[in-house]
Amino acid sequence: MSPHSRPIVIAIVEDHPIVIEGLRKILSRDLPVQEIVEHHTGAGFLRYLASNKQTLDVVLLDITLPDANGVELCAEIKRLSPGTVVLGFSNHSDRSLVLQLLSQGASGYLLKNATAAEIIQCITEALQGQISFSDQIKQIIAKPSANQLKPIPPLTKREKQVLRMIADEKTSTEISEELMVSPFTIETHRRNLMQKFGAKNVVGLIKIATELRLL
Amino acid sequence: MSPHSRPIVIAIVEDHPIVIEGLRKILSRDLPVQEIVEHHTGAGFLRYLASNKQTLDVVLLDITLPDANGVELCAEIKRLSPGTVVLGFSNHSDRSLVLQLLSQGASGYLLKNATAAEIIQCITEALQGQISFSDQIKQIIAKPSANQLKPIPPLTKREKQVLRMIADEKTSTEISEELMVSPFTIETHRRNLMQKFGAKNVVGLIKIATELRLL
DNA sequence: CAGAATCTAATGGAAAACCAGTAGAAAAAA
DNA sequence: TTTTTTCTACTGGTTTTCCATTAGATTCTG
Repeated sequence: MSPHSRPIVIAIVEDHPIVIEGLRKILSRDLPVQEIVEHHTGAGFLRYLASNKQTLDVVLLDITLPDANGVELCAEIKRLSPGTVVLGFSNHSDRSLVLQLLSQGASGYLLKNATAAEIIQCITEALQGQISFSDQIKQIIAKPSANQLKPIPPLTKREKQVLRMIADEKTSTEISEELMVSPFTIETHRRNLMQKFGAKNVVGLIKIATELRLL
Repeated sequence: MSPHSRPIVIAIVEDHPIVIEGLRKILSRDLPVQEIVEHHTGAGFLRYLASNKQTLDVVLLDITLPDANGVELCAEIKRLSPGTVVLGFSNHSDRSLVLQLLSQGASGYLLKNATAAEIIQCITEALQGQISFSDQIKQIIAKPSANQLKPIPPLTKREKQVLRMIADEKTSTEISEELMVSPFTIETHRRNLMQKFGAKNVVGLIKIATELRLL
């Protein structure tokens, strides 16, 4: 498993041609690579992986592919080929996303703005069995800054429904009529929502819900 | 001005090392380049431009730099060096953003997922004096989907300031105290803002402002 | 089935937002 | 220097949101 024991095989799963070119250059220059495989879709890569489990050492996995969810794809890769090292690779510096990916068996995470040195180091460390991150990600993991620490509060079905209607600029009365319940009920939902989100008023509610992509 | 009259000088203003590597490779392979300059910050590039207006043919400008607003940077570039062709280059496929950039003198716009061929074609066409886009952007420009058509209402300085404070969950009274004016004044600003945005209440205000990236 | 979670509803009151209009002072643009 | 825009401020409202708390009914789950 040592990175110098034999030339390594790397897969790039990524749909940005420029990024692929850049990675190819850096990897072939600074690592003892035997082969660099590239795939532009999750589905295509999984097909490839099925018949190449034995030989593939590392995957650089863009977690925002057009055809697949990165986290699920990672899980699938590790299920098919537990020996392959998966490194997340994306623009999103989302703490929870990184942790989700790790929980699915990834060995690390690189931001796309990482330097060549960071990428090489990350791959090398991951091949040695370590968990490894690019510098910015290290900071985000270590020091969870305010806006990244907030866990997604668990909302009930009704609350999600009401939240969406609030976001549609409806008043509590309008919502209550549409849902055929008392306006008091909606007021209660509204307050519970704000409490769960830690918002001071609707403005905070909408902002946070937007951030968490709940709308 | 013909692209084949002489080797061209290209600047890449971009902070992702991998993307820079990829671009360098593609550009030097497929275009008659004399020189590829790279800058990682808007400020640094402007300093370079000041003493190299004459020679610089094209700028590939990442509009999401850490230190600068892409649209304003574009305007500044065209002011300093009207002869330099500016091409926007980013992940954002925002119709209004593209149009804003064009209105500031840009000659085109490329998405980062563009192929090598698209990039080369775009640069070539732009050098010939045309406006040019990568394929996905062409579609977005041509077929403005509902949510991308709304024009940015012109806000006054004070209105922007108040809008930001509303988005910070502050009440009119709090804002009025902070700005040392009457709460009535803030109420008026608030109403004018909603009117300009065509919003029914603050919720709409915040949603639209978020969409338009005014926060 | 029993306990937990969710949805429902209410009281009663305070604060904030929203509405329509008016209008003077200050600053910016023509 | 006019003209226009922006910022300011007010009257006198109505509507809506926000707060604290309680509690029955229903639905889900161990």
